[in-house]
Amino acid sequence: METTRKHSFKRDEILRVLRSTKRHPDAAWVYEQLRPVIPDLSLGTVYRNLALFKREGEILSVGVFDGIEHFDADTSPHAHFVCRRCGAILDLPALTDGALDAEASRLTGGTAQRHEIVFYGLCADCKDS
Amino acid sequence: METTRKHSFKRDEILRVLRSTKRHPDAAWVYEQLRPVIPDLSLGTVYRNLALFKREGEILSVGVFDGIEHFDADTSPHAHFVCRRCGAILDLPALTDGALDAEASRLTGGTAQRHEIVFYGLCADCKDS
DNA sequence: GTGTATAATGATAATCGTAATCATTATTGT
DNA sequence: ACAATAATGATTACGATTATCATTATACAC
Repeated sequence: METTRKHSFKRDEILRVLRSTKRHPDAAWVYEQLRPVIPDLSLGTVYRNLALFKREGEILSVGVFDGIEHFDADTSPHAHFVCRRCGAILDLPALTDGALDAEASRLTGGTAQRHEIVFYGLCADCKDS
Repeated sequence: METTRKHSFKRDEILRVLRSTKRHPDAAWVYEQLRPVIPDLSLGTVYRNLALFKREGEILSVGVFDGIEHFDADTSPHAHFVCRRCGAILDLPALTDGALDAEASRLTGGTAQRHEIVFYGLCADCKDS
């Protein structure tokens, strides 16, 4: 039996922080943002709610870079660019048509629910240094 | 000063195993494959050489799924499909034209060196069960 | 072949992001 | 208020990966 979700102010705040940034936060960053405002926040709660949001589709995982998972509250279709030098994660437009998941489903015989496109390289700031 | 690489039979074997499979191995799998043949192989050596191959571009990282990094010795452009249920990683054709990195470079002002496209869903075996 | 320099390895311990545990607190509905 | 239980804080546990270091293997000069 699935459990009923109760309201939680801390959870609301975590989601609000996730939605308030153009960055692609990890657990520690979310925690640092909220600690001044919510002194009795636990890092475990951040991890718990990130896992919940991800499971429920309220946020997406961009991927694990250098051992750290990064999230994105913008679930609309778009691609990402990861700088190998400074680690910045930038947004890109979708770049591909919406039929790509259907194409992948047809090719594999399975069901593709979504896809993630990640470019690796040097960002504008890092490419000449 | 960059160091000169010396020949190593164990390194050769690790690369041979990586190239011999259609799977997308992680460190533990490579280790298990070679242990019967090379009893005195260390898991640390596998990790060391995977990192070396990746750094030198001889293999690619497909990504970290469920906390485990998976590699691919096939460096030609193609996409991947990851089954959420059984964890299988399947190959797909390129699906996009080769101009995508140039496009990402132009949009960001940086230099995109490569990209990775990963579909998430249920594979043919898992989708009805 | 012997010797020297040093890259590569095995064994082990350390790291560190994340998940599990459990007693306590907060929320919901009566 | 009260009972039921979801959510949290504090802490510990976990597990993949990386670092350490003494030992071994490779390359190369002589």
